[in-house]
Amino acid sequence: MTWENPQLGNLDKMLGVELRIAQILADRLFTSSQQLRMAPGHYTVLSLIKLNPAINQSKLAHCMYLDRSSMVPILDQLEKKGWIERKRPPNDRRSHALYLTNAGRAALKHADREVHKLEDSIAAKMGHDDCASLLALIKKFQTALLAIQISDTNQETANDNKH
Amino acid sequence: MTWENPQLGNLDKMLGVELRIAQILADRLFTSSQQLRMAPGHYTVLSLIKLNPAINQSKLAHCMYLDRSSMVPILDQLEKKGWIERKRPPNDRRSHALYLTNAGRAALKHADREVHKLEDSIAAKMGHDDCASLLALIKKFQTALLAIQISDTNQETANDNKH
DNA sequence: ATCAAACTGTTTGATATCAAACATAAATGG
DNA sequence: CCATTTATGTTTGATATCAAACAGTTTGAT
Repeated sequence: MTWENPQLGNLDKMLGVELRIAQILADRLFTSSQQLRMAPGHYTVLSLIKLNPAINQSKLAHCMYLDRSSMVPILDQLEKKGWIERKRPPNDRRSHALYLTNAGRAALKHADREVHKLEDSIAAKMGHDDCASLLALIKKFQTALLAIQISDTNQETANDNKH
Repeated sequence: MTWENPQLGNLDKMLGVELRIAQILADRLFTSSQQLRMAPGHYTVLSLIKLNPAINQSKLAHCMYLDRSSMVPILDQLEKKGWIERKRPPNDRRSHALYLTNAGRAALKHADREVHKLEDSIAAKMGHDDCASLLALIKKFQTALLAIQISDTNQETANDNKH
């Protein structure tokens, strides 16, 4: 008895499960683009540095909901590609102030065009209204998750609810 | 000049970016639950084996949009915990037919209760209608992504667009 | 002014995932 | 029947991420 299509039960009615699949597919589309020769996370990092020149690594990690230690290898790669620079500000010699190089600005500009093309493709398939609704609902979902996490005091000793 | 809140530009209007954040938060909430002493992916695997007894590893991976090699360590862990069994079916000695043990069924039942609690919390914060809309839109988004991937023939030699 | 606490980047060790290579087993075509 | 192809699970090597520990720096309290 070999079923063609596995049974999914309630799994495909669960937000967490479907969200994860959507993210896998989105990452796959981004990564498989021949133009976008960078990872989705790298695009976000370059954008954030452009928008916030001299931002440091911890703040960058915080923006992206990553651990600051996860930022290190990402920035190593971008630095090796010659797209960013780490500079030691004289007023705080602990931190690294991050800047785009000219090459980094060019790479980001090129990626921006491709990202907009992908977004247009998606909007064309889904419709602009549904895109906008989806975005608003994802944000509402994020807010709900954060609220639950914060109000989750039924666990021992008030865990640190950062962010 | 130290800004309090970094500029985000268009990033927080991009589905890919916001989707990723939502998934990080959802995983974090799941993982931080004291009751759910298993990873989100482990819950999905156990559910799928329960729904499809004797399913093999490749089909399981395919259901979850994972590579079949990624399934190996997951099942190793679940087997070590005594929650699943790999059996060699006599008719195909390549594959492993997967089954829940009694302990696995018990663990899944317990996790199911906790997952429903989490879902109820989310629905309480968002409202049932918005939850349903979000789910429907995520699926529409998945469909759009798959369609773009398939129609993405502007790349060389018709790459394999499986799934 | 000094000492403790907090912050910043990094390193290390763990887990998750992919892709490619591999071994065994099954299916298929001649 | 045999040879080639396909399917299945695993291993290996790479990248991504986290969490904890660490070192240097800054801040703050007294």
